[in-house]
Amino acid sequence: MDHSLSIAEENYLKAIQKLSDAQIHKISTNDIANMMNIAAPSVSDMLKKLAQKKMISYEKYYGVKLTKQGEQIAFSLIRKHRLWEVFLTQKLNFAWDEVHDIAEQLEHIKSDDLINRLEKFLGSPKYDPHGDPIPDAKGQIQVRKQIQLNELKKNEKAVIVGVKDTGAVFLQFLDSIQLSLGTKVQMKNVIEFDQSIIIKLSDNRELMLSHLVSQNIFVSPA
Amino acid sequence: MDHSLSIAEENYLKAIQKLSDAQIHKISTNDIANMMNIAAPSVSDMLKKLAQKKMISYEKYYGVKLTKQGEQIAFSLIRKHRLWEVFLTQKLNFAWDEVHDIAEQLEHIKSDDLINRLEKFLGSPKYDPHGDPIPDAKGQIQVRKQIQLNELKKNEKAVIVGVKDTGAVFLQFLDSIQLSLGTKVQMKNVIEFDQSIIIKLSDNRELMLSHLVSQNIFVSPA
DNA sequence: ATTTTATTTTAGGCAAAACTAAAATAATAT
DNA sequence: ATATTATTTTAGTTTTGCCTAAAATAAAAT
Repeated sequence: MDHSLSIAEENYLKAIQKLSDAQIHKISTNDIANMMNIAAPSVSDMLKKLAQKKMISYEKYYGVKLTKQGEQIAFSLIRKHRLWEVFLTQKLNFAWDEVHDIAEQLEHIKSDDLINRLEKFLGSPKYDPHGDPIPDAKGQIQVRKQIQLNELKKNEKAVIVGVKDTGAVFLQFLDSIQLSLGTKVQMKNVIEFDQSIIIKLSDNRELMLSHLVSQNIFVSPA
Repeated sequence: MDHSLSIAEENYLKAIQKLSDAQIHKISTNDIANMMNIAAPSVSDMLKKLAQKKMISYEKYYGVKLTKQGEQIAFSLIRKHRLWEVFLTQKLNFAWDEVHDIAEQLEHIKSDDLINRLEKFLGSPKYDPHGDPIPDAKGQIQVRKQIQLNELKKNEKAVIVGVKDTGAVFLQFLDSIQLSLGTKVQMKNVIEFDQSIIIKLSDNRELMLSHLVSQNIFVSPA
């Protein structure tokens, strides 16, 4: 009964999980095809297979949802991905914008023993280099109270704890303006015209950020 | 010109390399099929493909040999495999009989940057947990003067530096009689009847080993 | 309520990497 | 020198995971 999945199958589960996070409703074939950059018929094929393996519940034409089992596997992939990202940054000194592709490969290495030892070796970190929470061995995720930077009230202070967009372009932009996880910020102003914001940093520097940028930064009350 | 090979192709190159190490002559289709536990026609197919990619020189019916390029890739795979084995034992506390299968997966992760950083992180080790030498970034292998344990002359002293058979069964057997890399031994006697040997350890313990066992242990003069 | 548009599925193909059975070639033995 | 045996290759299938084109279904627009 060892439902060992192929790398392709695993990637579908991860994509469906990611979409479930962002949407309340069932996930459509096209959603998955767009996310994975493949053609819709390929997705239809795979959904049939994953339904047979009880990884998803699938009503033809009406979208899919992960089963308990499918969710379990998706979380274990996310766990592996994020732990490897911590390894790459903490131990091998990779920058936070360089780790995604390598972790994408490493997450498919099959060995529970390996990943549990890796976790211990890393000191059981709770968050990855982008501030995303790391599920524990049972798939449980620690949730943290966090809001988007643009949601701060005037003069409210907070700490940057995560980013929504984890693409290299956005991360390198944050590097260039010296914002990183742990940076303390204070909301100074929301520009009425286009919702740009002005924040103040601990070195008294003031910074103007577009609405889009501010939406992609997560903060926790300081 | 990025000749990125599939995992299957990489495994063929590794198998051919391993066979080249053990044989002087060209490698036959059957040799490869036996080593990889697959049918001969599958090998024939793949050899055609690898020849097209200039990874091997291949004369139909007369066996194969790695090209410079193919050898380069084979060595880089061996380098990755052995560095990951060091990581697993040194950092994650795996035993030397537990690392092979996981390293077999890790060796196919594609990133030169990753493996070079890993090497640095591990302190540029020269040997893996079984005493096999680790090729450097250019594919150069450090050769060490070593002989089989059974070749020691009477009363000669030496240190165990490697094993030929790296299977879990043999390694666990060595564990059970408390022989490991670094153990100092002295040859006491070669039994005429069946070439069994008697060695003396630093704690004065005397141990009798079969010819086959002694052939699978590499030593260097102390 | 029916037509138009968009989405999803089915049908049919392709490439990779394995397989078995049969044919071709080489090696060996008479 | 020819026949037998062993090895290797070719031919034809299978499975996985993708594709395009066409058909089926659902959603929307009139």
